[in-house]
Amino acid sequence: MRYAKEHKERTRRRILEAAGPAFREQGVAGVGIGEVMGRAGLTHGGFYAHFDSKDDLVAAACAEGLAESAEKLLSAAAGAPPGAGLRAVIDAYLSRRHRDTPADGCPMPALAGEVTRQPPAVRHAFAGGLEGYLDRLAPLLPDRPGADRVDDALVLVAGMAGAVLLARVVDDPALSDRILDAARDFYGRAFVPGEETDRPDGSPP
Amino acid sequence: MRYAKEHKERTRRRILEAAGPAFREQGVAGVGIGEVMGRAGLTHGGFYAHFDSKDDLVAAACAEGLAESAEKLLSAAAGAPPGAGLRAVIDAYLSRRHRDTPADGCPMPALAGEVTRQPPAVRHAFAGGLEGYLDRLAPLLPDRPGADRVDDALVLVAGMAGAVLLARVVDDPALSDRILDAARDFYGRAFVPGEETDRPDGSPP
DNA sequence: TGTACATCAGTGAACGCGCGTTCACTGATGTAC
DNA sequence: TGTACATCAGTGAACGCGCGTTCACTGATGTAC
Repeated sequence: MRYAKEHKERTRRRILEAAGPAFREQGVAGVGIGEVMGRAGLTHGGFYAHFDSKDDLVAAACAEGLAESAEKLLSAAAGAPPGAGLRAVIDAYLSRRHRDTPADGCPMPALAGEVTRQPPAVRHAFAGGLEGYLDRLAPLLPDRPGADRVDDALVLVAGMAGAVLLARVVDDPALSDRILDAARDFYGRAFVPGEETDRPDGSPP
Repeated sequence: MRYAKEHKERTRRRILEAAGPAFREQGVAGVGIGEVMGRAGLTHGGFYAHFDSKDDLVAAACAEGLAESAEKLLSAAAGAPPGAGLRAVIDAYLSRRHRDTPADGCPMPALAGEVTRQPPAVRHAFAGGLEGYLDRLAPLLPDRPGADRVDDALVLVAGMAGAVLLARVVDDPALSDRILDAARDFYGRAFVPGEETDRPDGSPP
């Protein structure tokens, strides 16, 4: 063997880690093989030694991006004071920073629309990543009487993804902020224990 | 004047009405000028007599599509029994039919992600359409103590758009249905008067 | 009423461009002796 | 330790294709006489 056995594997990872942020920022259609390879410090021709096709890369980048995004949320929850984990997750997801830096963010608001029209293998990878995402997030949700925790996680994730999606498309900064603020408030009241009551001024009970 | 004055205007409308469903179904990047003109019964060369550019068409199709989608929801509300307007809106938006026929549906789950990366004029048209959408929907929402009706409308619209977005991308039909069902249930309890209580079996109070 | 005409909505060939993919090659690498 | 070699990760020219846009044209139309 001419090269260390991990050499090729590391290059593949480098390509994958260049592709994820690029796709999330500029869309799948907006990023060519040449750009991805350039970001990875390579030239376009070598791409097919690591991936079968662009679709293959897109599928891998979706799975990777969703896993990474879920992991980030979990560590935000882990870094919060006891009992404040879910609040930290909601605040992080619905932050201006997340809205303004899609490259570092969740693939759902950035890519789900486009992935709907991708080949089945890409959709399947995305859907698998989404299931993993939910599995990791659901344990953070409280037991609500008459509600299912996974259903709650579905609603929360879909609601937050929709809010970031709309906050990004709106070109009026005030309205964009308002979308995030309203959603942060609303989902806190809906899911975070201790925030259920109607105290608009935030005073303690 | 060689042609009746409304002739050209009607052709423009025909192009616009061919473009909207095509974009929502296949994405902006997935639909060329040739396809739009073909759907309108014309050839591609004539396009630039009616629109300055593809972007110009995309902007017009977004505004038109959002206005049309809001109108559909309002007439669903108007056709419902008294007091059931909001329930009808939620049921229509989160229906399997809406998920399965993006061409006839709301531009938000179908196009918002892509529009985020379009030129400012396109984003502006989309954002304007979104504001009109909210203005029309907000009056259907009840007064909730300590809540703002427009904030509620923002949260509801973003949440429903996110649910349809994820329901479309997921390739497991059971999970896709579950996303819609959970959201329909949740937003009903959150916003529809009379559904606030915790009666999972649906029995009357 | 009938005909010649000016208009302009719509046609279709052509353009330059960037894309995904292929392939003959090159040159850095670890190995064998 | 030093050198010749076999390997294969990475290079870059080339391909076919579809896109948005342009432009010289054509032919259906309502008007003028």
